[in-house]
Amino acid sequence: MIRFFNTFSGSLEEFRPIREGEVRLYTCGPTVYDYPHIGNYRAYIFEDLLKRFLLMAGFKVIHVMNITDVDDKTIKGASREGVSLQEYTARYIEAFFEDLKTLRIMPADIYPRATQHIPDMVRMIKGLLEKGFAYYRDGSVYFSIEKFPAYGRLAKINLEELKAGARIDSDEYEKESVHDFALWKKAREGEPFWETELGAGRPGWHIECSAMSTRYLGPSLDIHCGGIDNIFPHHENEIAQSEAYYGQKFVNYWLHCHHLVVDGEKMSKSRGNFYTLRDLLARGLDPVDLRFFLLSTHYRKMLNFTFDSLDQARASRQRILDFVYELEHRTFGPGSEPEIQALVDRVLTDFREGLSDDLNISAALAALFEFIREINFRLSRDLVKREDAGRVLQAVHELDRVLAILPDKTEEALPPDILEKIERRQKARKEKNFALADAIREELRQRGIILEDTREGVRWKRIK
RNA sequence: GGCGCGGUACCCAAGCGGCUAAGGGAGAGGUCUGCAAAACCUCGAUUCGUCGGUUCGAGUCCGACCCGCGCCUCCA
Repeated sequence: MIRFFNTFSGSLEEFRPIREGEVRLYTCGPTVYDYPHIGNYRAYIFEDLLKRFLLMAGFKVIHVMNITDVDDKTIKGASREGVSLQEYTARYIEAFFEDLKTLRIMPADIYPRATQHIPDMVRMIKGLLEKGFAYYRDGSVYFSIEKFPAYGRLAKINLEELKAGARIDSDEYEKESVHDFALWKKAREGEPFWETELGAGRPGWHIECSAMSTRYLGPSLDIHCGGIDNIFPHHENEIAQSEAYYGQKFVNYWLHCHHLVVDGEKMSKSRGNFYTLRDLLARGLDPVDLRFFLLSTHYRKMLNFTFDSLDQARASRQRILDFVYELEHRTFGPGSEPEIQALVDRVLTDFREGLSDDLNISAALAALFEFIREINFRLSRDLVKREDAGRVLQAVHELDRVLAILPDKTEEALPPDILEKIERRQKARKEKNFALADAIREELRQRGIILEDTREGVRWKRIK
């Protein structure tokens, strides 16, 4: 049984998709006004884990992730640089896709862009006006939350309290109630706008997601994800718009990922603890280590990023990599041991069961590490045979469909002159010319290559 | 003020009513080795922020308190 914590109900629920064997997944994507920071990627990696797990569990997954390419920030950015909105956002969209690849995040099936779905938004806004959920004010259209009594259920906020805590709103737009939100913003001097039946203007942020999610996934989705900060008001507003328009349940399972903080504090540029993926890559960090770090803490728990904790994650991942390396490079005697098959079966089961329990990655990884220890113990006593080794490797690769942390097959080879030096050193060692051997080892170390003499021969590693 | 999260070994982190409190990192000891490095093995909490309570039995439920953090405004 698969269970997820549903923000809407505030409890763990058994997961059952609307259509058997198929999951319609919507995840809030980036607003492309800047390079995403590592906190953004925590959310995307959580969603990647979710998706890969669903795929492993045998579901077909239809995944839509929006790209917000028009909003206050993108408009401001473009105008600051004196370039078109499109020109401005194109650079960040490209960077975003590059980063996804770098972090081995599986691509979504569709990446709808707000600017390419204006008609869908207009259609919804018109419908909301007709049904009385929205009103015009000074050329803009607002959603009236009073007309939607269920407003606040996701975020567990009640309207009375909202009103009581309301302060003078600094929004330049006029509206009936401070908490009503804009569906359509009237065109303003110097800002991009679309000529539509609603008048000249541009969409509000929330309607973008409602229009694009339902456009591709239908009025009811199985899972909708985002960071916890999206719960209110963004997701609350999405529910209001979508359910008011379609008259049916918008989302069955709301999954929200907690924040990443840096050195125990919220990331911010002013605090100087703000990192983009590119910042970290520039420091020589292996992006897959970052992936593993972001992956290895439960998604509903606040994650504290420090360079020390990243280093711990790197070491932890290395244990898995060393294990695979050993299995791939050692020579085994023929045959198999029944015990190994039992261990293989167990790790596969326990790993999946761990993830089935609201993506309990700690439990899943514990199963993997326990497996590694059991097999290593047997390796150290030559109790693993050729067929066993194959099965063990296959199992680890199966789990890596979800983790995606094993090295690429196309690991870059060493240049010939270095290979030649390694050989020369081996020869020197055989001849007990250790002075030469050590000199070569030191020389290669200077060049960033570490040599290790193992029972099975020389192993080399690059140092970052 | 309102809503919410967390406090488990030196660090990270599962467990959320009942077997010896997972797992990883660091550390210590050992195996291997020309040396080194790496790898591997073994060992590390009579105890779960504090104080009360419920229970045959509590990190696990209830209450109070103490710390740390987040959201309530754009935000993953």
